[in-house]
Amino acid sequence: MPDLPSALDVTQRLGYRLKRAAAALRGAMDRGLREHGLTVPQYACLELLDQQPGLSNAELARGTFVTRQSMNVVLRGLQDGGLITRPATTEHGRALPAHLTEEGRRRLAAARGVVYAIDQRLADAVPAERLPGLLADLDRLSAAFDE
Amino acid sequence: MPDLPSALDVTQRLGYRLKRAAAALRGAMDRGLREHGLTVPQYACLELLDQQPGLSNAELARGTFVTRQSMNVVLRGLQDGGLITRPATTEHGRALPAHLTEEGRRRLAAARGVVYAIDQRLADAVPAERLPGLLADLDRLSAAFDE
DNA sequence: TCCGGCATGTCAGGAGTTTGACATGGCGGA
DNA sequence: TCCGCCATGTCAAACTCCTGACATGCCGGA
Repeated sequence: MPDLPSALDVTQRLGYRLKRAAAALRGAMDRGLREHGLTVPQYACLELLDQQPGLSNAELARGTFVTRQSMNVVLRGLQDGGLITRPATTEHGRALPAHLTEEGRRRLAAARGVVYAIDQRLADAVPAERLPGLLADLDRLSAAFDE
Repeated sequence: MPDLPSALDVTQRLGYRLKRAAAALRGAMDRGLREHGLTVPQYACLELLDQQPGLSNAELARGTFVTRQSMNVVLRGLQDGGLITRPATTEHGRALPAHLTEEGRRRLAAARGVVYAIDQRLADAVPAERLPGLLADLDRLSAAFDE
């Protein structure tokens, strides 16, 4: 594919660069987690539940940037696999708090290695002194569409 | 969802920030392009073909970060919609060069407005003097997994 | 010359995700 | 109190995308 050094080149736009970086990350995550029998949303779900036990389906969905419906499927899969538990009913409200099982904690611990390595590889790719600024800029991009 | 100011907080990791920013962008693109009856891959495909007419299926797939198979579906849709043309056969090799039709150029021109606005909104979200550095850092992240 | 490797386009199957819709359960103002 | 509003969990259907696989067509070294 020939280079096209135009001022209007799509590849010069911020959105394109962001998408490309995210695609690279997603690919690395998919490959790394497959060895542990987990998908990216499943891992994200486990990680969130480890840090904040008792999160509901909707809260997990927001935390992993998918819809409630998608997270529902993910939770069902994790539940069938015995990685999490969720009460069938609740006394107050409708939100069902999810918790990791012992097996869930084990699987999460096993998968963390590859994910941490990927994150470290990302961090190592940018000059150390630029990292805090990069994190702040990414936050600004995330908030750009919050109204 | 309560805050958790831990050093190991998932939300502090580079990968999480990147994913969140990309999710925000993807959502804005989806919403904006839906008004024009286009999906994100479809738009990306049209934009690439406008700048580099004659790209093949595989080249377009690499340029938009999807598989050849997915791009094949996208191209078929665009072809059925009369936005692009592709020869049924070729004299040399197997790659089939795709080109925009007049209608394709019109639809692309119409959709560009919202996409450019989104990109501008992104660019406006970061301090102007930081933008070049941010673009460079995103490139470094993309290249982090190229080996 | 020939053959192995490589890239391309395509088909089939399945997994994941989304949109749309509905019923249930708090919450707060009228 | 009551009723509208919002959030939640869930179902159904459609769509998108991926993995796996196969056949075709160049290109290189043996």
